[in-house]
Amino acid sequence: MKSDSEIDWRSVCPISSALDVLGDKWSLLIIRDLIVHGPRTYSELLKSPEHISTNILAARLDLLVGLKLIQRVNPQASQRNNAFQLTESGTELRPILIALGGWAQVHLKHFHADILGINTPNHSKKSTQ
Amino acid sequence: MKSDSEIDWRSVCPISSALDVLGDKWSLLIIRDLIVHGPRTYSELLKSPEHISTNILAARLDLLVGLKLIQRVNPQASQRNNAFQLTESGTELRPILIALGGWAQVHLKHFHADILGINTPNHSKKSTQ
DNA sequence: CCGCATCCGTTACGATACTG
DNA sequence: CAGTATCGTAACGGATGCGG
Repeated sequence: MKSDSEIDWRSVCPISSALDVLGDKWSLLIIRDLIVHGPRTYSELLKSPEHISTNILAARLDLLVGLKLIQRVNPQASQRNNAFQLTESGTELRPILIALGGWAQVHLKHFHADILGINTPNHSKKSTQ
Repeated sequence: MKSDSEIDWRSVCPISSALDVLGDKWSLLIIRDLIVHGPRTYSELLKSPEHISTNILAARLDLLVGLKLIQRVNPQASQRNNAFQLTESGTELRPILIALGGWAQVHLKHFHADILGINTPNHSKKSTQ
């Protein structure tokens, strides 16, 4: 019932507009999962260590689909086991997320001792999300 | 009374950690203003076209100061007319914000017709925030 | 005036239970 | 498995007040 992509754009500034879409606690994390793992189902996304709740995940997926940052792997098929993947728009956020992660490793480690460091091993598998 | 930088880190992932700090509607917008204009006072920040409210601005400034992304220009002086500026940590978000703006210009223009385009003039002054 | 703090209504989020 | 319904909590947003 909520397949609307109604965003209220706060201004014409591109940075502000990007944040109107992505400036919340979850959207970029979903995109991160799709960047790291490739296509992922609803239940796989739920298993990420940050523990998004089911209603929020469903709402964000709707929004990101509406904005064409992600899409179903098989648009015609049933929703069951039908993973989500990045569109080209979504994929192009990859360098930005990488940069954001690099920034955090350098500038947040003093406030978050356990943050994964630059040379922490196993950086692209399940245990290091 | 709220000078606490208590963040609850959702995971050890650097990207997630960056979003624990910056993943809200306002923090990166404040940082954008300081990148674009240089040092800015509380009331100048209030005048940005996205219209943050006073209590939210005060809370976010506290948080960003606590995380050392911004600081007062003159730490000893009174708060009156004492602008905020970026620290080095904050300044290093600049390329990320630029990239985010570039991404938005390309990938959101279909959803937000009025978004400032790449060759929109007057891109660094007051009227184009 | 400027830099907030407080109050309070509204909206977003979050956990859990439940349904097709 | 992929969500929706419900309901409590936290964040936001506007108005206003108050000290310096």
